[in-house]
Amino acid sequence: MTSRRDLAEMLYPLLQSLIAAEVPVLAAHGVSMWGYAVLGALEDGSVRTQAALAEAIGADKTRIIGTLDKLQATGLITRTPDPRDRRARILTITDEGREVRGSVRAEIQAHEERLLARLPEADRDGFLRALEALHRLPREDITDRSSLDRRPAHRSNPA
Amino acid sequence: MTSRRDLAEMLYPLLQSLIAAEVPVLAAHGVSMWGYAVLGALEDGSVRTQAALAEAIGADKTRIIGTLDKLQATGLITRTPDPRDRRARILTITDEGREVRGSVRAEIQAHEERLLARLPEADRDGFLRALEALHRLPREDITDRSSLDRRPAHRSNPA
DNA sequence: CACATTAGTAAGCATCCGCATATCATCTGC
DNA sequence: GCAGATGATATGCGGATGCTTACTAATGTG
Repeated sequence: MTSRRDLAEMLYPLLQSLIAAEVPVLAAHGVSMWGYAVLGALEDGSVRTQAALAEAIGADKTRIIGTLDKLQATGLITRTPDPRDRRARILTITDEGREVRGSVRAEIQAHEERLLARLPEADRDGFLRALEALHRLPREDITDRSSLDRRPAHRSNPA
Repeated sequence: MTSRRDLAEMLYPLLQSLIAAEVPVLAAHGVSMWGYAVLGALEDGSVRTQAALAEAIGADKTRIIGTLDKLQATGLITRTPDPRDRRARILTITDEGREVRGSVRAEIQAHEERLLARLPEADRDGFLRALEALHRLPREDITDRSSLDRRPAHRSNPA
């Protein structure tokens, strides 16, 4: 058994192709890939500071500054000093930012839906559920070779 | 509907984590990521020349040369001029190459199995089937926005 | 035989990435 | 109030990537 291909071997070209499809959409709306990721992280409000943002989107905190500068200059986000800790900058997505994010997202997901429509429904549903479950896993759970903990990736049992 | 995340948003960190898990294994066996991909492409014998190889693994043909040099120097592949077209080099994986490829692959897939074991079986099966189907699609089918053709990704109906 | 084409190779360039370092302002603990 | 830690920022290094150009050897075409 296990005569299948490695996951990365299949995921890599898939991701490449998806990104290639996204790039023109992003360019048409004047945002970069990182910019789009930033808007996404800010949209749900779970991220406030830049350090938290970098952590959330898996980017280097020194590398997102230019992205934030541009987003701010375009009026898609605001960066205001935290009155409680004036070292930190509170990041907020503006209405225009939400609008851009929504437009890009709609186009990207419409494209993805057309792609997913080519899969059998059962596989498609399983694919999305599995992907979401894997996405929720902390990075170390995937990276570490000592997967001694066999907690299911779905329905995590807290505590 | 479609309140889900973008595919790339979920695939990107997943791939990053998988690669991070693979790197130590590859290093332990003295092959690079591209080297491993080359061995994989050569293993099934569908690729003979360097140009075909570059095409197969989605790499630049000028960039794989160093990889091939190293694989050849390590004795994992052979590069012999094609007697019928002495411009071309016939690539062959050696027994030792097969062995290294097999070892690395076993380790990587064992790790992947442990990861996939955390998913519900139905989702896992659908995930793998969908991934394989998407992997079989030609790149343009994913990239192009004009997905006028709605052929299912599974059971392709040839002509 | 002259010409265009192709496979492999080498080299250069612009970009991006992760990582490390340094600076400055600010906060926190003692 | 001072020392140490922290957030944001700027900068530079090394590595990898995609893209382009150029050169060679060999093939094929007229």
